[in-house]
Amino acid sequence: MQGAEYGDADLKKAMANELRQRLVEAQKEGRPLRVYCGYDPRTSDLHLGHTITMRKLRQFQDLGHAVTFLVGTGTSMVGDPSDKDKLRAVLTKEETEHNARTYAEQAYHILDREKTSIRFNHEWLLDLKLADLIKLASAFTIQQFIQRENFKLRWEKGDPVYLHETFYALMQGYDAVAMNTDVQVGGSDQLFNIITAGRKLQEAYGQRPQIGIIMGILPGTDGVVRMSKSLGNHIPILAESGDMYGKVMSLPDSAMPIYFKLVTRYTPVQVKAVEESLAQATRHPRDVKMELAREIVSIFHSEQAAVEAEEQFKRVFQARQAPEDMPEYALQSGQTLLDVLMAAKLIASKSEGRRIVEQKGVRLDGEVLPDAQAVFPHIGVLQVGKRKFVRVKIKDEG
RNA sequence: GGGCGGUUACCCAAGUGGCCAAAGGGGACUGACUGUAAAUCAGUUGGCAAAAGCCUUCGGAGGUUCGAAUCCUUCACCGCCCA
Repeated sequence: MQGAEYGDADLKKAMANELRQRLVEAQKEGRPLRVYCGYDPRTSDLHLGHTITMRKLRQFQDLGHAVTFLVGTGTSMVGDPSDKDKLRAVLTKEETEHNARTYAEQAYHILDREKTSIRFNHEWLLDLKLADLIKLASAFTIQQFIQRENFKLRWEKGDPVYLHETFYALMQGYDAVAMNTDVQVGGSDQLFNIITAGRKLQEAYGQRPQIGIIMGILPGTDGVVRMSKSLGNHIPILAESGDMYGKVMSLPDSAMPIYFKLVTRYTPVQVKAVEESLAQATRHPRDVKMELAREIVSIFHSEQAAVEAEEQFKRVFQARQAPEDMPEYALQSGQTLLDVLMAAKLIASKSEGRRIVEQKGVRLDGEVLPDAQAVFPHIGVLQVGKRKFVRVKIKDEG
């Protein structure tokens, strides 16, 4: 179970045992295991952090089990109230279904399209009656919830803990009941929802409790805090190849091992080899990171795209040359440098433009341009900072 | 229902009449350096302006004052505690 992370050796052992047993049973019954993982449809795009559980699902698929990609259309109504600045996005059915399709498309970079069934948990959650809810709730004590670390911390800090946040676990637990699942995969933040809520409710409904497979959490591009779109440290699955490559390269060295472990297709043996080469400094960390970036781009784009992204990266950041493709801007006569920067959308305001020019951040064909106010000198490649390039041309040309 | 507190720039957060376009941190941006868009170091971080300066911003509206993020009135939203 590469990448599994229970934070508790006993639990890990228990889960491994149960999984083994369940596999034997299922084989006797001649059925595949029912495996699922849920995804919140409120954010529009998935990122590398989501792919960890998908990769695990994929392994089950490859072994012939029945995998469900569950879209949390019902649970998303509760959501995580820690995003207070966001409006309660009440998504229409059309919007959620649209998101779900987009999701699935993104997920198929990892999952096998033919073998994945997509379900929406509003199908069963929104039909629950009050009496059902009471039954669900009666399987738990307030104490169990107060014990949870994230509630506990907030409680102690005097921060609010909303009643409906407790529903989230119940709803997620009921998913397992509704689908009568054998295995649920999730991140370690889902430990309670999977192990406590899911298993308890299944027992309450006379089902065999599911086995939880708890995966490690991927840190974001800062290398420390978990990857999340709202923290802005994410690498979207849909990022274009050059951007994806660059984002991986911007990871701190310390994050490389966990990325190899959780995101790549490498086997445990290969991961170990990489870790050792880093620990013993037998390979240059930059080369290792480039290998990582290449692998990740290959997963979501292609080998070809990865090679191209790497060439581009070398060219722009190592050799400090202009990229081959860049946007173009048609120069109009009499425009100052500031006008051009503004019109080509390289800066957000003129003040910002002045500042950057003062800081020697603007170059034309490699020469620093010192005066924001001067008339634009000649056509060529205009560069702002290290990453922004525009080819400035005469108006009618091309 | 009662008591108390809060709403400040991209985010967190200080500021309780003038020295406030507003401390500090994070993030972001620029430069130097290099192994890279990492790390480190330096700088920048509301808008307009060449500049002096002007304008907009401290939840909304109104008021007091020569002068308000700071005081008053009112509205909205949020939170904690007690019941």
